[in-house]
Amino acid sequence: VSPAGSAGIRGLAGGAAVAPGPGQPGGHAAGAGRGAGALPAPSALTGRKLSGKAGIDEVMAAAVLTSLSASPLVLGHPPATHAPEPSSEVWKEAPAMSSSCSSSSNTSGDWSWDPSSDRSTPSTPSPPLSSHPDGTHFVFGEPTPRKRKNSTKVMFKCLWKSCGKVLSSSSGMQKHIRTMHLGRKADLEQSDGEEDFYYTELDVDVDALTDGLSSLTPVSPTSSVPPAFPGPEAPLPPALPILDLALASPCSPPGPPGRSIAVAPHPVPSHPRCPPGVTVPCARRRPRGEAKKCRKVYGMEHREMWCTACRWKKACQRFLD
DNA sequence: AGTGCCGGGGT
DNA sequence: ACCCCGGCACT
Repeated sequence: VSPAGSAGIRGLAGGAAVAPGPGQPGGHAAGAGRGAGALPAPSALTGRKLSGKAGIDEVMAAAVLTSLSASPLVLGHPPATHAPEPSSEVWKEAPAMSSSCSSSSNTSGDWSWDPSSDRSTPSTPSPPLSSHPDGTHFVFGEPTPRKRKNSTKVMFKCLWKSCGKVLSSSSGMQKHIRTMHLGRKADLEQSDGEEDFYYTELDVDVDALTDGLSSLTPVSPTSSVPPAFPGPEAPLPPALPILDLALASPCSPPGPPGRSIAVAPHPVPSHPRCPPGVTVPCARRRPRGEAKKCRKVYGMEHREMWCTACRWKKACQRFLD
């Protein structure tokens, strides 16, 4: 859009491209994967520096990206610039931690930059929610298509276990969650966005208010595949629950998990291959995820960098899908 | 053809 | 348990 924006993007791309020494013995096959995928130690500095200095750049890039198009691939960029390099440590250190978190934590690291970019889509009349024009769930990369029939109204439903309160404004919902469930002061106006995880946005068909739950899918039907959102070992759900909450299920919400383990109401490991309603396990094998696995990321050489599972030709446990 | 990984083997 | 690999499903 704007020259500044493209500059921001270029900056990011450059940052990613610099580190992997091309063909150097120690250089690792970073070229194979997403650019920064295999950045080893040296790039850690680069990444840090980048995210530090480029607070603005990143925001700009984010702004441009969001306004250009909100494809998941694009949204995946920011994490790719600095998230991957801890791979060698983080992956190893936290194999047991609910595994689904490991990849989504990439994105979680970036939630911080979001609130500041509230003017990312200038054309959108800013909704009550000040943090993000798209409401809650942009995080996982689905653009939440806003276009609907004229007779729909956006409501906000509390996803807290056995609450289900529905409010008409996101700010009200945030306040509700803050006070009711998070035990915070209502007047404390600082919202770290944590509340976002506990409510979802629904388009309520005004004409058919009676069918209640049936209209609870706030996102397009195509968005049922959250990119890189691994369900750990979750067996296929016999059928998809009503709520499409795969996007709203934070494996572990950022912030104090101390009080009340804020479990997502329904961790829905939606399966790409299984159409909703199929009760029979549709495939013997687990469908191939779109995540790049060790082999692809690190290449056949540098096999020693693969996770053990990959080395043993088992299901990759580093890049879960 | 390349990739992911199940199943089955060896140590 | 750890490690390897044939072979197949999938892209």
